[in-house]
Amino acid sequence: MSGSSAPSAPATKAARHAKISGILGAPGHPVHSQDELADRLAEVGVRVTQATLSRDLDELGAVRLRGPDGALRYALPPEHPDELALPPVSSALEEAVEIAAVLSGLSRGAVAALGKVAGDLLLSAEASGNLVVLKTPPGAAQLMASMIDRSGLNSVLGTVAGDDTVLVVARDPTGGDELAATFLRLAERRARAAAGGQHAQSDS
Amino acid sequence: MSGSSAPSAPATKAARHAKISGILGAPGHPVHSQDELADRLAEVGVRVTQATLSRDLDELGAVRLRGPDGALRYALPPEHPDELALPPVSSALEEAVEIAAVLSGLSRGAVAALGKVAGDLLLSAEASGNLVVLKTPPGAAQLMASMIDRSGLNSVLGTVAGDDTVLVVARDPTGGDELAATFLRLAERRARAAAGGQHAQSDS
DNA sequence: CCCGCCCGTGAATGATTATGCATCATACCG
DNA sequence: CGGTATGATGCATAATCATTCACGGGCGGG
Repeated sequence: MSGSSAPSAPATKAARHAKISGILGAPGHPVHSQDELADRLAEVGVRVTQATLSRDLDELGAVRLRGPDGALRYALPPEHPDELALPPVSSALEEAVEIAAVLSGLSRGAVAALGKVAGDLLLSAEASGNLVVLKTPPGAAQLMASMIDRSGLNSVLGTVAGDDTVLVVARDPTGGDELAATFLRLAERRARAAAGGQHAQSDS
Repeated sequence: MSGSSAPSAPATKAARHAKISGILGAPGHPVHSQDELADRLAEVGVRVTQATLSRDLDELGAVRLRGPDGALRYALPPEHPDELALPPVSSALEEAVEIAAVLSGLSRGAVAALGKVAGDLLLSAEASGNLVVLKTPPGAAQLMASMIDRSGLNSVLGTVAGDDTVLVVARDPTGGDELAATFLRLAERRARAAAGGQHAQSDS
């Protein structure tokens, strides 16, 4: 309680920083805001305001990120192997792959499936002449090309995929633009659909 | 030109995330606030509000920290290519991003780097229509393609690389020859920033 | 063909953080 | 020893962000 516990540490900035590091590094009791941190420090005899903590956290290089519990919290940079794991994002890609796998044999819903994966994987689509260049996240080009092939779009002559780029050859010598537009439309329309109907909880 | 060129990327969350990753990953243009990011995205045709960006940055795991310039900025955590396959740094959006970057004259370094690499890796460059086929030593095609992507040459629509061959698609349906010549020039005169000889309109 | 569910988004707003300014303590110097 | 420079801090407030609310659109089921 209040009373008089002799301070075990000097009321210096350095000492406070050390305590902050300790608190942030200690698992099981995440700090969600600077005010909360102020309270915690008060418990160990250090009384400062939020403004000071804002500066302290700045100087310590602390960052605010979303923890596993879904709440925001403060964490220190990779000097404390404790926490600070980055909640990567999403399995959106994985899910897309999953969908692709499931539908790999189909031919009828192939276009629909293409739309679904496109929603997650298609980053851009541009044309030149009879060619369309599609950009995807790294590593997803092969999948994308595969999906296009299976879709059986007869306006597509064929595809070639690298790591993050798919080259689509249109049948019509001047059909590049139109085909590119088709892909974009497909991606946008299906994007919401994929999120809407499918197993929810894609990203985050 | 300009006016209202058709969007090259779908208006999907995935595509937007990719662009954001590219913007945050691009050096020289630190993003200091979500509003600023909104402006930046608007420049490449994506218009969303701060609220949406708050959610996006959350989902991307971006953090706000103080940069070398002393100002706060957003940054993406180093992705672990291990189990994560997402849009960390896709050269895809580099395209769009570069457009904005070029407006401030930034990608010169990348072009110069391309020239340097080309000097060692480019064995031949031939064109046909809007295509350019580049030959490299075995295994170097991916690197070469990557460098081209990063160079931000806006006369390049995209690249697809195999093991020792890179297929480059020119934006101009008849620009293959010119583009091939550009690559050859770059390879021969590495030092020279033969940045494709294009100066973007510097107004914004 | 209609209905309800769900996602993505914008607008508005509450929550949280960053910072200008003034104060106070301490170190420094002549 | 008085004066001044430097750093730290609180206070108040602007700046910025996260979240709630409501809506529109698309899909799957009946």
